[in-house]
Amino acid sequence: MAHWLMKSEPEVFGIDDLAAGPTPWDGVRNYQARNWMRDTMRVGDGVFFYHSNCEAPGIVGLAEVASTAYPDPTAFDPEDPHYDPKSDPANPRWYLVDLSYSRHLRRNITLAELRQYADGPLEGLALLRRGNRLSVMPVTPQQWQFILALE
DNA sequence: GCCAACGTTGGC
DNA sequence: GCCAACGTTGGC
Repeated sequence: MAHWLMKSEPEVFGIDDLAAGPTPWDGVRNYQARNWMRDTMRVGDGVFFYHSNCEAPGIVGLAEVASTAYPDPTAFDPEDPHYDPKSDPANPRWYLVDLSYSRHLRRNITLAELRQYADGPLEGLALLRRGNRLSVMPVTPQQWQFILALE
């Protein structure tokens, strides 16, 4: 079972929105993020749900991968802000998985706090790399356990 | 709101 | 295939 961290802007789609029901994680337009969703994610994988671009960025909840990958329908919809005319339904460029809510963390484990361990237990965590912009990234089992224990 | 870092695009 | 220009991300 693999583990992941996925970012979302709380003003667009936050943990409370996720709690309302399983959600197609559409709109990802980054190849590396896509590859992980399409090629590596499996149903039941654990996900840290991270709030970005907000007052206190950090991990606020847990989610689960709820489907294998399938083509992102928003790429085919000219009315959608994530429309990509280069994604051909016969050969889709963008994929997504469904995410389901597991629970809120009892507190926000902030980016600032995680950074304290950047040279220790969380060394190599993509989130902590300078200039990181990935919205979907892997978390090792050791990192997963360590972060959960901070709660 | 600022701006550094990054990925993508497109001219050549 | 290079690389400058551009748009986006996301912390602060």
